[in-house]
Amino acid sequence: MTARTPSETARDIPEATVARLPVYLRALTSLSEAGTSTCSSEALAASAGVNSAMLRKDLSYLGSYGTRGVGYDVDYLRYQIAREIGVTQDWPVVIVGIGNLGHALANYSGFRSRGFRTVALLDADPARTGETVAGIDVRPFDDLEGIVAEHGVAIGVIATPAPAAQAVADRMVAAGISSILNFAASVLTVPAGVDVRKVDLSIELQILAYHEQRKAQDQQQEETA
Amino acid sequence: MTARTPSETARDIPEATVARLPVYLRALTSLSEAGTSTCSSEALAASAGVNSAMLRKDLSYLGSYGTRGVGYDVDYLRYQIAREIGVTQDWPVVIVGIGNLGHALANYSGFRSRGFRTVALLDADPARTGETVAGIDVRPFDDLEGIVAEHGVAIGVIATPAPAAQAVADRMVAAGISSILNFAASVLTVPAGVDVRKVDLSIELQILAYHEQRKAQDQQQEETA
DNA sequence: TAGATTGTTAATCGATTAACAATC
DNA sequence: TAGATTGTTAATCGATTAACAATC
Repeated sequence: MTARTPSETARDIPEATVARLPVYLRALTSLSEAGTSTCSSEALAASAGVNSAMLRKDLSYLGSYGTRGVGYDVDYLRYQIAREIGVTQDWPVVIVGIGNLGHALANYSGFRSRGFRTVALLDADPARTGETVAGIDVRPFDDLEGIVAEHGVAIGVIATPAPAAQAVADRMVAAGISSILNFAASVLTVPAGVDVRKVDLSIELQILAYHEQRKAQDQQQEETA
Repeated sequence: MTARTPSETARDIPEATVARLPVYLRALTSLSEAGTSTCSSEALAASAGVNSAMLRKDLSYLGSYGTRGVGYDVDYLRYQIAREIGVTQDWPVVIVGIGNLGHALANYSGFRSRGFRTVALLDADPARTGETVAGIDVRPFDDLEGIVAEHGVAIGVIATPAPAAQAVADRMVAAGISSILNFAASVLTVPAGVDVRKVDLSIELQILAYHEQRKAQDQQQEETA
């Protein structure tokens, strides 16, 4: 909650837009790999799964990177978005909790190719430390502070069981981590200035179940009507 | 886009509220397991990580399940929310793509305990079929239609590499699945009436990276100021 | 009755969309 | 110049929040 100078405010991008920038980035990468050098907002929006007015509005927060009558230069726009997100260089990341999900995350190639480098895998269970996953040694959770300091880690991933997650988050924050991606099924409490994002698989399924149930109800109504 | 009768409209719940109901459900389950029989909107909101005005507004869409001056009966409210979401009985689910992530999903105990039952694991790679994961045999992808018909599967999970995802979604939809949880890094095109939710690990990290970069910039500004 | 807490209203805030002037 | 497409404005829509009357 620091006061911002006008020049800072100018760079403020709405949260909903921030969440879509990575989607545009991915769409531009596909277009670039397919050999497309220029695209319209209409084409890019289609490939990102949004409407073109929203895409143009979103891009307008970054600056004016298109050419009227022509469209956008794919590689140029791609670079501008990557720069805005901050993934033109790699972010070191630690993953804590190397169970089934931690294994999958460690092996996930999408991190590496999209601006993230897993510098350590940590687990509190001595039975797991010493194991090698995706070419990285699993180390004791107590190594956290040393690793964060050594690599300047700002982002941590929690893939532990729910009961352990808050304690892990507390240690992460104390060690200097200020962004956490939480896969554990628990609500984390963190100090102001620390960002937490939560990915919850069963919540996603429950949202689908709600809509699925509604569809079934609507169908029944139609039949009775 | 079916026209709705007034009685249907009355049951319409805003999308943002739907997304929070599973969070309340989980908080209520914790409270119940901890032996709490009654709680205020203030206490429940704290445990779900939202503000209490929003919680009460959300619950008001379901009905009037609290008692003024007293609060909510934990188990009663828990049941009402579960019923509204549609997880008072189990939903059969198929998972397609049994790589690292598919393994983790198959082993994820949170599905089972929260209203979902994995009835089949499918993979197109013959080298993987025959394997047993979490006590379930991995079967050929071509068994999809038979399994969907046999178990009345409405919800499918895609954990394949990105290039395969659209084809898998098409087959799922043709087989009768109308809700898809997509872990693949690609935008799916589906007919109206089919719901897709997307979980994208690297997008979540990129959103954190953006805010992390902003924090660093703000700090620099402070130092120069 | 006094204190507590819900359910709802109204105000505010933020996000989406359509439309179009600017301009290549 | 004519056609295409951006960047921006203004209108609409939906979500959040504060405040409080209703009521246990």
